Amino acid sequence: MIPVQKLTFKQQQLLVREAAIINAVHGLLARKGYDLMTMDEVAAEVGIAKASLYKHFASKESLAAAAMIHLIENTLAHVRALPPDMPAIDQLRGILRWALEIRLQGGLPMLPSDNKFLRESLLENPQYISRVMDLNELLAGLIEAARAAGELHQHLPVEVILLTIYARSCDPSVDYLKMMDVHDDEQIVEFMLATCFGGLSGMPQSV
Amino acid sequence: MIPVQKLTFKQQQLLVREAAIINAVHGLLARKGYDLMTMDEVAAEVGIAKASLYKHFASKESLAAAAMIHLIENTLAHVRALPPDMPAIDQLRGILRWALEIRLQGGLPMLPSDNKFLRESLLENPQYISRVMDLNELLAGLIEAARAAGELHQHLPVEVILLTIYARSCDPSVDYLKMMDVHDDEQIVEFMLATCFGGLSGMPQSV
DNA sequence: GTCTATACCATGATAGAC
DNA sequence: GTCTATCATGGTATAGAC
Repeated sequence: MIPVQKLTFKQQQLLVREAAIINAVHGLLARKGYDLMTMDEVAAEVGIAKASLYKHFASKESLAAAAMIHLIENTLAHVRALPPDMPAIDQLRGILRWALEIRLQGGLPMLPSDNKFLRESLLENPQYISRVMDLNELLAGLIEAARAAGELHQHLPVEVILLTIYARSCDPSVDYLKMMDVHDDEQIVEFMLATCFGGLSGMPQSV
Repeated sequence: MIPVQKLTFKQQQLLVREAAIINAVHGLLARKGYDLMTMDEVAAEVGIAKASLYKHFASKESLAAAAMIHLIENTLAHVRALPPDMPAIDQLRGILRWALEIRLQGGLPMLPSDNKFLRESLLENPQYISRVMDLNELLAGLIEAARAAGELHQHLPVEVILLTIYARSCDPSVDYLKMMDVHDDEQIVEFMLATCFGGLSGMPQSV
């Protein structure tokens, strides 16, 4: 970590601008997806020339990667900030609720479900992978705790439960339900939580 | 319907070729997705020139639409062929199992989760929509029957259950589980069925 | 490091001969 | 209706001046 006072004004300006770029990318990625997002649009939204973009990020791919890394870091911070004395199952439900609420407000899902190229390039990005592994570890710990407490299915492997929670954060049902416009956002979140944890078959969960 | 004997040899040949085209598109769509599938590839896989492709289908969009319509018709046929005396919940589980097995063997999911453009263009295609509505009606009937039999959550709206089943057929968890390569296809299907109907929280279903 | 202008390429679509 | 050859568009990336 570089001490703050050692940052020149120019360096700070650079960081601010890069933050603005990532912010714009985050919004465009959520609205249009990776393929339909063009570098022209990014430049226009930030208010700089396209060539300047390439001074900050080497490619469209690395730009998207930076945005996804930022997203994972946000998620990590949120998970770490949860009260440790809260029951693990409630923490897990809370994390999914939080992710779904962000997505319904126009944010990105945790799992990159968008584009195969992007997915593969991210899987080769060590920065991204290391953060995803951190998050995986945290969540796996919660899953094991909740399962030990009898709150999760005893015979499902941890990785299946973990993947299921990730997958719910990018579930297309949310888009279609929103499109149908008969339930409000809060109800949609409750439906997703109910179907994810309770399942379709019953188990009288709160809904 | 045109009587078979009225079809000239040329007309039959045309139908065979179009079937071959749709077949190739089906495979490419499943392997690469809509965006990454190019018309050059389609032509190459069928073994005809690209320009010939455009004699059969006006655009890439209409080509994909034809493949998706074909897929829905397959699904409709499968659902209609189910024994009517089977309990509704078993029919629903069987449909999802069937869809997942096809997908694991390299087929397409029922729900077009691939591309926003494609999704929107399909929603404006009356042929596609009418078949989807037929399928929706069939499945909604099964869902209502299963719910009346106490086999499905009483407080979830039919459309939520319907969307959830569709969404499971294109769940990215399947890809990631397959990628991890620690469970075989059959196990993956069972996990998906367990998490879909039983949920993560327990409800001692078969797994 | 920012800009304008442009190279370069992939790809959807078409012309025109046979 | 099939082919070869070509066009047109749009989008990533870069050159070069300031």
